[in-house]
Amino acid sequence: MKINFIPLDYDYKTIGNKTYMLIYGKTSEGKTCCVIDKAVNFFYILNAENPEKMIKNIEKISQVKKAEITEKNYLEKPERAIKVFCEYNQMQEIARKIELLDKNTETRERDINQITRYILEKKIKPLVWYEIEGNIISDNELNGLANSLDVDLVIELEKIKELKEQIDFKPKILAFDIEAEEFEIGKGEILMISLVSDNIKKVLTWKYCKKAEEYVECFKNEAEMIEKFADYIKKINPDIITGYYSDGFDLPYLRVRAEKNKIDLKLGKDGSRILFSRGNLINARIKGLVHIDLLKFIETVYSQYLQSETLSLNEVSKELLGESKLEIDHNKKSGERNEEEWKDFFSYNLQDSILTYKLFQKFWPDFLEFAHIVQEPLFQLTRYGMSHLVENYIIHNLERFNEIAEKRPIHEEIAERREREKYEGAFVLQPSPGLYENLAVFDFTSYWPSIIVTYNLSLSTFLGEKKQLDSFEVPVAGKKYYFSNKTGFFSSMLKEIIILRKKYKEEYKKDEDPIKKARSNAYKLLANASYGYQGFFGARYYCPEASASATSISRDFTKKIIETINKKDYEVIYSDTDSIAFKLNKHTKQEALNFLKKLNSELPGIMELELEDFYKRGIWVTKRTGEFGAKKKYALVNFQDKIKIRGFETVRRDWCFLAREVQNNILKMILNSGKHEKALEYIKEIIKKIKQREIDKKELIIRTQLKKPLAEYKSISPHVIAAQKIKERGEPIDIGMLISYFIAETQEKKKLVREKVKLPDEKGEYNIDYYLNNQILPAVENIFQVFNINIKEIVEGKKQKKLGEF
DNA sequence: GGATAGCTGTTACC
DNA sequence: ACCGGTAACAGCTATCC
Repeated sequence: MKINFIPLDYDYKTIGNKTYMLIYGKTSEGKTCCVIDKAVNFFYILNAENPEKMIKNIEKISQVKKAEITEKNYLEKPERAIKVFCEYNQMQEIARKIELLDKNTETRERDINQITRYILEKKIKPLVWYEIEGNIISDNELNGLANSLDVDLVIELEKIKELKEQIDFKPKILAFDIEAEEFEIGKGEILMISLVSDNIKKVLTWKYCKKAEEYVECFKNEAEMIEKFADYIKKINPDIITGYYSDGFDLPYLRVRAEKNKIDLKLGKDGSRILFSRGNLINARIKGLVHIDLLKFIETVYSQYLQSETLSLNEVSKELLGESKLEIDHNKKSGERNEEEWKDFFSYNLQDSILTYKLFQKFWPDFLEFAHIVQEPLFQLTRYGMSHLVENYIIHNLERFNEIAEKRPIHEEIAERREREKYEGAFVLQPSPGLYENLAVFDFTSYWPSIIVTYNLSLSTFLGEKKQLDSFEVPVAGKKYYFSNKTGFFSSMLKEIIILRKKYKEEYKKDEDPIKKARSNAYKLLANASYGYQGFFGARYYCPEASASATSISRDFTKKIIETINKKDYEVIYSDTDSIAFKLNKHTKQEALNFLKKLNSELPGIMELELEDFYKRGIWVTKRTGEFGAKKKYALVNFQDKIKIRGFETVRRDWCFLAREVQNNILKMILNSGKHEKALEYIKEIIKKIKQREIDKKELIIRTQLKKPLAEYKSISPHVIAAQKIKERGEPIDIGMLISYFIAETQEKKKLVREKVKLPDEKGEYNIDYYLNNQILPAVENIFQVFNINIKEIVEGKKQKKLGEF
């Protein structure tokens, strides 16, 4: 039979002694389908002294299916490699035996997992439509496999062809969220579970059942509720199940409670349980049903574009959907809630799933495009960090270069790499503090990728520290690194990525299709991460020499451009890595643009400078100590009156809201008018209010993230004390939490700030001295210093003046 | 016991 | 541990006299 099929999830099983792939997906008629195919697996042997002879010995090893010589490249060099075919589960043992045959040989690609290998070889890529021909598998074939799978159709693959006309695919989504009595995994009962899918909104519960809303379904106990939850999943039969931090909370919690209630929670389409990975970062996999935890993907791919100060469901929803979580009192135990409060609790629980569902829809184009570009299945893809995304992109594109993949570093290598000294990074120009008018900012487009491409910087093109034929040198830290003139695959791929990014960005400009935006964005992220990837200890294509060369070249370029700009009677004020801010002086904007063109005509390769914007005004301040200008701190206003603030306390979440707000207002006043008088009146007013205790405590809460376990802190800072206090109350403390506190007045004179820490709901008055001298004044004094105004003297100084008068 | 250099820790910029 | 280095800054800690 012939069907149109789109793969969603990949699995493999050993039946008899053969490995079979199980590709779960959908047909164009909306049926769930599992395509069965024999798996492919092999690895390579390099450096064999006599490959022909060695093949004979390899073929004697039991379980080796076939060994052949292939002409491949390994790190650009031609190799006569031996390709050894075997079952995936035999591979490590066979590879070890082969290594014993000849100690000079090395194995490669035995660290490519079965799913990736299959996608590479059979080209059945995730989320791409195929026309598939094959036979329906009968119940008595393959150990009754077909019978054990909970899908509409099980087909053994015979022929496959990518559909020329791809069909729009909208997966069926089920979002869910649980509420439990206790925060600690499995400690308390699960009180309710909400589910949201197309036309379905449900809250399942058992603890409180009086007069609930229509969407609430009540059961006699926790066990029945959990069972019904599993039933609903089966009945709704979604393609994807999604939650927010469901890897780390909802599913682990469900597992423990199911075990406690002696329920076998078999949600996998092959009848398997939820599979939890071991290790630090737990993930929860359900075979045949793609589980996506939105939080993980947002962290790696989206957080850099978000303004939100935390990645909580509430803040992310507010920013991306314009909707919030509902509010309830989390401190109450079940028994303490009245009817109204239970109702609120149910709608709170439902709202979480609604938000998760909507966020999923928002991110769907990104999932889809990353899957197409990186060619890895959704489950894996959504959990990858940036390095994995880059690396998998590379692996799935090596074939065009006939390259054998480099191996993943082993434990010792990683340890060694992590100990390497840092290489010198980018150049940052120390600004002269001041208020400047009429500025322009130029920056290099995709600076790191364009340097890597233009100068061919990568592991396979790195030739060492000695001059060689057809090479060029890069000076790094008193040494010279040589790279090949012949373009390597890393640079080639990166160049393609940059070109594709440009293409889809322009297409998106013409037609604002979210898919095009997602595609352009995926390429952009891959390009930007490729520089960091080469310096990352876990990378297959780790090459700190390439990274160090890239930064060395970057410093040269930036400094040279600065020099050229200054020579033309412009005046460079500031520069950080790839951007240069300068005064136009007597030049017009058009002249600056012409100048930009000229600069570009002299740049090599794909390197390019562009106008970031023209600015009406900009302010740079001194460092807190010393009279030098502070780097990475400035504020600009463009000719559309849009303000851009970088580095100032305004944008730092570990300062109290008042300090941030006041500084923000002052920067705005100064940038908009070019004068300080209004700002000075304003700050005097604020200071007066603080002294008269007219400030709401809410404005004075300081929030700092807890980045490691409490016990590991060598230095006990205020937020550690605050966290201890929370712990003493019996409330949960978790790494990554934002700890809120304020600094209070104390009875006795206490020296350390931490001795004055109080939690937001603790009784106590705010410490006037602290908020004045450690929050508000530090946030504004450097700004006034630009106008030669010493704000501290003005605040305290009136007394001094009076003293002086006598 | 106070001053302070240096360290730890967080958060930003690019 | 899960892409890199540069930088500002607070507040603690060790060390000095």
